[in-house]
Amino acid sequence: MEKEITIYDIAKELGVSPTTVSRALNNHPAVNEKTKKKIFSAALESGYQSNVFAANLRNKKTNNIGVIVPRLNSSFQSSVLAGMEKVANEAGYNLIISQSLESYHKEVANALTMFNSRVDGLLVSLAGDTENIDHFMPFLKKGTPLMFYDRIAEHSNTTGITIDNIQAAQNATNHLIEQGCKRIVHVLRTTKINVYADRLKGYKYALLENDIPFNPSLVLYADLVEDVGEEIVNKILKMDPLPDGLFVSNDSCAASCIKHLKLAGIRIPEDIAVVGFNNEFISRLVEPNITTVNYPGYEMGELAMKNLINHLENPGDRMLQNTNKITLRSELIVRASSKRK
Amino acid sequence: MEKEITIYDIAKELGVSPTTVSRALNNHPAVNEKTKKKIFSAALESGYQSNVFAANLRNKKTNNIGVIVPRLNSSFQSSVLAGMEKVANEAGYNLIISQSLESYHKEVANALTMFNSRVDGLLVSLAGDTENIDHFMPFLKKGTPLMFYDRIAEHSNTTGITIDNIQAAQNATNHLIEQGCKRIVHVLRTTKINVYADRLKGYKYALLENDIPFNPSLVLYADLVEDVGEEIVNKILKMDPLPDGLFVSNDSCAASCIKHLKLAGIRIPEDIAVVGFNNEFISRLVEPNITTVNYPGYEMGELAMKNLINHLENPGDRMLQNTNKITLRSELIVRASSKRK
DNA sequence: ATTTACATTACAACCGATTTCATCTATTAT
DNA sequence: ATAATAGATGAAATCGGTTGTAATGTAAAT
Repeated sequence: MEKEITIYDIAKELGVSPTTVSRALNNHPAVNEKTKKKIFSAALESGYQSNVFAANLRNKKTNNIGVIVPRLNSSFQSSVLAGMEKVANEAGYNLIISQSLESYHKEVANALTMFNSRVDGLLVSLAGDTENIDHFMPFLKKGTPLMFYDRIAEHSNTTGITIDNIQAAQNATNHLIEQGCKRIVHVLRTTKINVYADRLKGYKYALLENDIPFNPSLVLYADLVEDVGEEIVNKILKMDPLPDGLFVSNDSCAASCIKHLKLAGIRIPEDIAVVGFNNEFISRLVEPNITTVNYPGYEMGELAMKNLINHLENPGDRMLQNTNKITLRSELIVRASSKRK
Repeated sequence: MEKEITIYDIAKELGVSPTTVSRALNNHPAVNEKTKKKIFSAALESGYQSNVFAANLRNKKTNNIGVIVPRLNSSFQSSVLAGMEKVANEAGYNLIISQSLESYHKEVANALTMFNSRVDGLLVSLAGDTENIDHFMPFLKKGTPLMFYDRIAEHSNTTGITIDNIQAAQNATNHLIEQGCKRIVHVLRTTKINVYADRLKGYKYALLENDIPFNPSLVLYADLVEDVGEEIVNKILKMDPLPDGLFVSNDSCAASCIKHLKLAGIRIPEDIAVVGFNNEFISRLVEPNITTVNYPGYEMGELAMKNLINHLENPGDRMLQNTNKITLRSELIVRASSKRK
């Protein structure tokens, strides 16, 4: 390829020093306006492109922000990412994204890669089987801003951003109870993840409030992948008596359950009333439309990124250090799958 | 923060030269095995972290691969990204992702950012209103591998990877005709994008094959966003006579159409048989299940990334230069939404 | 005319890894 | 014994911006 143009070339061409060129291009106040103009137009004309490597080497920052997600191809996660990308892009940061595929080991590897790539900040939604967050310690030790979202590390005095999953689940369950449900099945992934653990709590609180005894056999654990409905419905059909309510921690999965319940001749919501979670697009398409908890993923992404960048650019304020948890509002959206009138 | 450890520190500690440390850490054959061992353990012990900036500056590469997608939060695109991430990660590359939000201007800005970030390679799926690809010229001029996927730039002698959209649409349309459809509506986004232009062609070819005259008023243009079904169905309901087939370029949108058609009392597939596109998860959840074209997004992502990386690591072979188009297999999946027995 | 103040600009030392070329030692061939 | 070769290591230049400090120039003040 052709040789690249450097500030030295421009300096030589104009008979000034590289220092002045560098300062001019960075809009340093100590450079005469006329000189700046001259330098800018020379740079433009020559097709000069700043060498980020050299700048990074001096400045010790990359303008890259890392994100580790459980999976890229998830309705919720991709909304979050979209929100993050928008904010980062507007602020002049690049997004480096990697996925843990719900595996602790991959997450550890990803964290290491991110660390070695020297991202300026890191946003993480934890993998399904992550039990400790030691692999993020290097970031904390080094002072790199680190923030968790959705699936956060509790009891770790790191900053996390979530919705109030307990309250949301409690509302959802209460709603089912109001509709006359007495035997409510709750489907979740694993209590290892705060998100699900909290929802289970909320479910229990609602039962308690309504003097319904908690029955552990009504709590089902399943990978909330899209096709898991059949397996769940099979378990439900074996219950005697049949439950009359179903609260699934994810709309896609709820949709899949509804499909298989209907195949089994069960009427929704008359026989079993169903509530999902996330307010995914799918909740408005299947029949009946699914009652769900609106989880503002896009907004969460925006907010998380705004906070991180704010922290990067105002290292003075100890916001991130002092804030332990940011909670977003969420609300129950009642639709046909649970409304018994 | 504490001072970082450099190869100079290690060199001093062990009484060797930085040269040897650098070579050892890079597993250079000219370094004695014993020396290597010594250096490796000293590096490990001291918590040495290679400074990528310095290495990048010398090597003139970042190990970052850029991806520009129309939207992150799309079922298809996030699958593609998942495939790309997996391959890139395994090969030791990072993914820098940005979204054009279907806007030509944002795409231009993103391309510039990617260029300035000096990504080693770039993968692009074009925005909806992109009409030329001049903004990618700097990459070509510089010799940075560039590859389009799904929404490719035709007639541009750049490399692109797609499915055979013409054939797929032709098969889909033929299938509807076989089911007895005579008045088939086709819904697409815009013929500016190769993907949709090709599908329209395939639709026309199938009609031609079956001696059905092409009726332009049966072609509907719409943003294929998720909630657009109502608008489309309203147009369909105004047609007289009513169409008996519907071929939508996207499952989410097809699902939304089915919902509103059913609300209008139209039976699927008896009154109108429906075919979608992409084989999204949703196609298996709504009722009736949607006949669709299986578009292997994940595999496309894998393949695109494999090709790009292969090119990066074997600059010798002129594969990318010489290959103009890679075509993936896709097939029609017949389900209840179109099967009339 | 001389001093003081301020605005511009330049020098040179970084940042940390890589690599060319030279050097030195130990081994093998003549 | 001497030359030739291979093996291992090091000195120093390089990649291209950035920045503390010194130097220069100019205008205002005395």
